[in-house]
Amino acid sequence: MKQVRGDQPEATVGATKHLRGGPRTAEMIREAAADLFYLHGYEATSLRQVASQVGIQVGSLYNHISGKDELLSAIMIQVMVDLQAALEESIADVADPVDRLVAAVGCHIRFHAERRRDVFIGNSELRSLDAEAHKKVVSLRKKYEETLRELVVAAADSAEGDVIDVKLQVFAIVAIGTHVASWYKPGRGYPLDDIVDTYTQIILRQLALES
Amino acid sequence: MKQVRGDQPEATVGATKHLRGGPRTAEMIREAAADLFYLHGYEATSLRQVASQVGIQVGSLYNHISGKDELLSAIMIQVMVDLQAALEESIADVADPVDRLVAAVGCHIRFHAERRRDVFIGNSELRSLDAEAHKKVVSLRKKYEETLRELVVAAADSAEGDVIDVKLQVFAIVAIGTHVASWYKPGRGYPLDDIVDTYTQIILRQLALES
Amino acid sequence: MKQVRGDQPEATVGATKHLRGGPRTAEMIREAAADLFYLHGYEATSLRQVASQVGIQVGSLYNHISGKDELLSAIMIQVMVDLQAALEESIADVADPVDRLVAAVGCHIRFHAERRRDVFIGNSELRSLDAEAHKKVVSLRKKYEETLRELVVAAADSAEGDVIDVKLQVFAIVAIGTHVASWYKPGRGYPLDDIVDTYTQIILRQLALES
Amino acid sequence: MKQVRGDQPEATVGATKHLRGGPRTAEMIREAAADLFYLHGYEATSLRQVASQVGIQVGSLYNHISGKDELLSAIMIQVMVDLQAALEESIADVADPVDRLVAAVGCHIRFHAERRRDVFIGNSELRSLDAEAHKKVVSLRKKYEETLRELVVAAADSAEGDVIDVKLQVFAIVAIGTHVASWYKPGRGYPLDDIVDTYTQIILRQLALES
DNA sequence: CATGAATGAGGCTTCATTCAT
DNA sequence: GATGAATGAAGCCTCATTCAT
Repeated sequence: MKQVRGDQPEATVGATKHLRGGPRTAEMIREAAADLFYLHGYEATSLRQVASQVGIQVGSLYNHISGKDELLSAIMIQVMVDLQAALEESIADVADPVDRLVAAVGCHIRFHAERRRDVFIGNSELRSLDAEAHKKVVSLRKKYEETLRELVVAAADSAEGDVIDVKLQVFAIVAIGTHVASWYKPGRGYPLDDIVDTYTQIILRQLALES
Repeated sequence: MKQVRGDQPEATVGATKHLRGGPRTAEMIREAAADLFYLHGYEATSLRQVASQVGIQVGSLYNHISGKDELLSAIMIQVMVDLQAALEESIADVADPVDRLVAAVGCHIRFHAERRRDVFIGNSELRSLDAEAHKKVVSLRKKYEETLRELVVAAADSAEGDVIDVKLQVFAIVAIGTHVASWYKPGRGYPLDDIVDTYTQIILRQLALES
Repeated sequence: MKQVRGDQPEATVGATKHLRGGPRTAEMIREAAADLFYLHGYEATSLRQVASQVGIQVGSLYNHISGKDELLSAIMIQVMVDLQAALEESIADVADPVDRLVAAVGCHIRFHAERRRDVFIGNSELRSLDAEAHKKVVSLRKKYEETLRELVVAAADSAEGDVIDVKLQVFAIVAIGTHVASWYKPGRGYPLDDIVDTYTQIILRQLALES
Repeated sequence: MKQVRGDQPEATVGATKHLRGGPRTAEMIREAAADLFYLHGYEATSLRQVASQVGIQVGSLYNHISGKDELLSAIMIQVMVDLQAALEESIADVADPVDRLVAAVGCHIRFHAERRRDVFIGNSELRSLDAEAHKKVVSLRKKYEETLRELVVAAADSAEGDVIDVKLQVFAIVAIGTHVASWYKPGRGYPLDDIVDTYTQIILRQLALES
């Protein structure tokens, strides 16, 4: 099983020296914002905190971003785009429907564990999005669920599984991902591979697909 | 299966005339706060909004509450106390371990659907709690999960089920409840009984307990 | 030398049981207010604190007083009236001009020590008085200083003392009283009689009246 | 006798146009605050008043100060530091013990007259200080009194004066300064030099040091 | 690009006071 | 007389945002 992407360092907060950030300042701002949104929530995070984390003054932020809400929508859209891409990549070279589902579930769990910061923000801050970004994110989530639905149906069809209710069962998969994102800490508790294995097995059982 | 409790009306916001509130004002405040926390989040909700919903002035709130945080912790502690009580009541008169699990899961899903507002707040606003309430809520959640763990193990033991990993499987049950609370709307989509039935079946399958 | 008046208990704050205060409630309120004004100042004292000290609710205060400012002006006027009365009584039966001054100074110091709470309020809160009470208090203070001036002049005249400047020398006497009120604590440090003796001697020296 | 420092203009209140405050805004805020604390007291002064006096919005204050209490403690600590420095400078080049005391008393009175605003605040608002600043100010006052004590004792020793009680006599000197600060108005009543001369003479008499 | 300062809106909370019960 | 609840003004402070330098 391959890595979804290099694991994120845990969000750590503390002022940072600013050394002529150059063109990477925008990226640093986005990272700092994500760390803080993860720790305290969007509403409870002030741009002062973001700026201080990056090592610049509040006013300077506006040389790189258009406003606080842009920071949030960028994070939330990006994580959904990445999630969809990871899902598609994970099944790209797999032919057997059950194997495709297994690959997809593995990717799903793994992504939620490794990108827990962004995924957590994505699941917590929908309310804080402006109308346009909200629409975009909701449509990306629908698309993701639709992809999962197709994989579930195909796997069940091909291997005499039994789908009780596709939508609710896909919801269960989604829910498990979200939940993992809320408690997984690398290096503490279960190794990620074990989590993936266990949940894959459980999800197959939900579809009566395991021996 | 009996009702967990009378279903909540959907949160609706709009000013209300206040006529000699009498001793029920405190309750109205708590309800208004819960509605608003549910809709916009704790941090994004102002006491102005709460007061206006109740039909009083902001300052008057302080005749009934000690501060904004008290509103949140009251809701979050109460919902966990109620959830634990509902769980225990649901299994009180059931003897067979599998039946007990079925009863518990039914109660779990039903509670999360019917009390979705408070449950949703309880799952979203942990970060906003003051230290003391945070500790209390976390301990109540641990206790709830522990109860579920015992039910899962007992059911599997008694009926030749197969527990892959208790903790992760209880997490899956918890996750499903949380997720239901985030999308269920009474009268729209699935009837609650169907949701309960489907998820009960799925959860039994996770334990290899269904034929 | 006789006592100016029974010594006040130190201001102590802490809720008190309210037992049908009867007609003495008004007095309790005034005492509580004086204690609190002394400890925290007029502006920093809330009527809630006063009420709680008395053991009643804020609203109930208004059955006994007309408002917060009345509490202050009552204290400030009363203390000046009492001070003037004490001064006059102290010299009533004394004939020799120097003895009269000695009696007056003794009374002055003693009063400022024993009534330090009210005297301190009187010296700190002039600014907080409403116009009418302010005028009244200022006129009482002028009268008191005028009385002292007469005593000083008479003493110096009768005993070949030397007044450098009546007004400034009376100011010095007043200043010493005020200062004593700010630090004297009964039972700690100097016995009051010693303080009185020392300052009497000093004040006589200021007038070149001591051998 | 040299001037302690250029005399302060009387506190005058009235809105001022604010044009590109530049780096002097912080200083203007401190001045405005001192003027208002002097006139109405710390508790009775609102930051609205301070801001309006400076000609900026309330929120803008926080670009220059950390909070209301900082304004007070800055004033109160500064005045004690300046007072101690003035005292030490006044005696730096004087050898004879009696001359040293005369210089010190002159400086003491003069400082209290010229810096009456800050000195008055320093004597009225001890209660309003936060714990840390309170400790600092109290220790500075102790040090000042200790310096005076040494000067008094040395003068009496060197010239056959008679100290009745050092502590109480130093208190009398302090009290006179405080009192002067409460009534002196430049240009009205006594010229400052006369006040200084009279009180110097009086204080020497207290120590039996004058012919 | 970064900065420091200004803004104006809004946040939570406390207060003195009123008044029906 | 006492009470509890309501009021409206005001308090301190924080925030996102703007903009001249």
